[in-house]
Amino acid sequence: MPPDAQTEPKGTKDRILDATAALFMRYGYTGSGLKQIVADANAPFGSLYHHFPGGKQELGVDVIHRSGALYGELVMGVFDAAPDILTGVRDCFEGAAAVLVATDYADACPIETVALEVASSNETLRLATAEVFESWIAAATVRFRAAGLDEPTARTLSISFVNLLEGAFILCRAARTTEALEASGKAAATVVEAALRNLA
Amino acid sequence: MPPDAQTEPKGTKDRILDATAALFMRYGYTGSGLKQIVADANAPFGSLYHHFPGGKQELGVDVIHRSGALYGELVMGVFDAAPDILTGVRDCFEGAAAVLVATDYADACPIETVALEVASSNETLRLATAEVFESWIAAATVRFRAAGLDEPTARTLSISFVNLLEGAFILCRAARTTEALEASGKAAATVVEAALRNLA
DNA sequence: CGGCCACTAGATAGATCGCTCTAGCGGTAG
DNA sequence: CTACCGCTAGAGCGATCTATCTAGTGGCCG
Repeated sequence: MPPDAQTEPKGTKDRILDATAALFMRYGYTGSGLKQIVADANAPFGSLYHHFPGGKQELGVDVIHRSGALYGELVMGVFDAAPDILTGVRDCFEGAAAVLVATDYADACPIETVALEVASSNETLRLATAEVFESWIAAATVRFRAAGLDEPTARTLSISFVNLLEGAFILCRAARTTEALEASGKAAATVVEAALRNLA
Repeated sequence: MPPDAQTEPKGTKDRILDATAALFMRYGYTGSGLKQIVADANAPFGSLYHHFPGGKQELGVDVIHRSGALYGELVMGVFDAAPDILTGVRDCFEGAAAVLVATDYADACPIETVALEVASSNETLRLATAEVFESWIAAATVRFRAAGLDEPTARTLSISFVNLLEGAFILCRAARTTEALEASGKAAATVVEAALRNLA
């Protein structure tokens, strides 16, 4: 594909994926109707089942993987741009808070609402969300290992990082405040500092 | 009503509230149909709109407040039963993990799925969830203050505690593992220890 | 007893759900 | 040209959603 591919008009399939991702973030899986998806995507209904013969579930799996990978890269990009790992952690929470405010508390984690909805009702989608979370944990673990921490510590730290982010999103969106993200940011910094101090 | 009312067979309204709470936990707000609620509650459909004239939304508000208060008391009960606050924090995460395993990863937080679903779609329900979270934070803040911490530190710690719990629930239910709750428990213990150390 | 009220009971309306179906368009190959 | 195929286009199906409506029941009070 050419390097300026993103300036060309997007195909129907991509528009459907984008629209679904946006709706999932705000209204979840059950709350997003196929009719509204194709309307938002400016796509005919028939195209949906042409590109996703498996219906809503197949579309859901694709969106979970796509949005999950994208969001993971976004967060890890912030991580890697920082001069040190502690600053990187702090920047992630600050950046998340900024996005939340800018989008009127709509754009948080692209898959957390869906993950909770399907955890006890749809095994296929549950697995997809589990894979995404695991990929994020793995990506973060690599960073913490690079900072000199051993594998189990790095993994535990990575999981706590994700937990603090996801949990804060819930409280922030409910209260329409960034207070929870700020608290999580401080907590994350504290646990990372403690782990680094144990190195010395 | 007699003092032993809770041993008598529950009324229709209570059965509806209980059934709805159970369904909300597993399938969320949108995923729980009124037909299934009355079926699970062994209640006639007409009774639902007699006891909750405001329909699904009024039922939702009541369930959020009721389940929220109940769960807050449950967690704070674990907190208070511990010899010290650090043990109390650890016990909460261990207890949550035990419940999760015992219920096949279904019973986590009674309102988190609903909170995410309604955050951008139903202002009335969003406010109800925000009130519940705030009541939990306030209850935890009282405990941390009692341990000698100042108000802002106690509040930040309380929010982080809730964040770590809620975030871990997402990952645990997605992965069907208690690993995330264990990581959150360690992180919570670390931040509480750090705060207490700053006292001395 | 008759009248009232809280509650039970469920049929049904009207909208929306996910999904299937057929028809048609536009570019390419033979 | 015709034949084909990927894709667009949307009508319409049965099921299910929330909500309303009427009717019936049982206990309490005058």
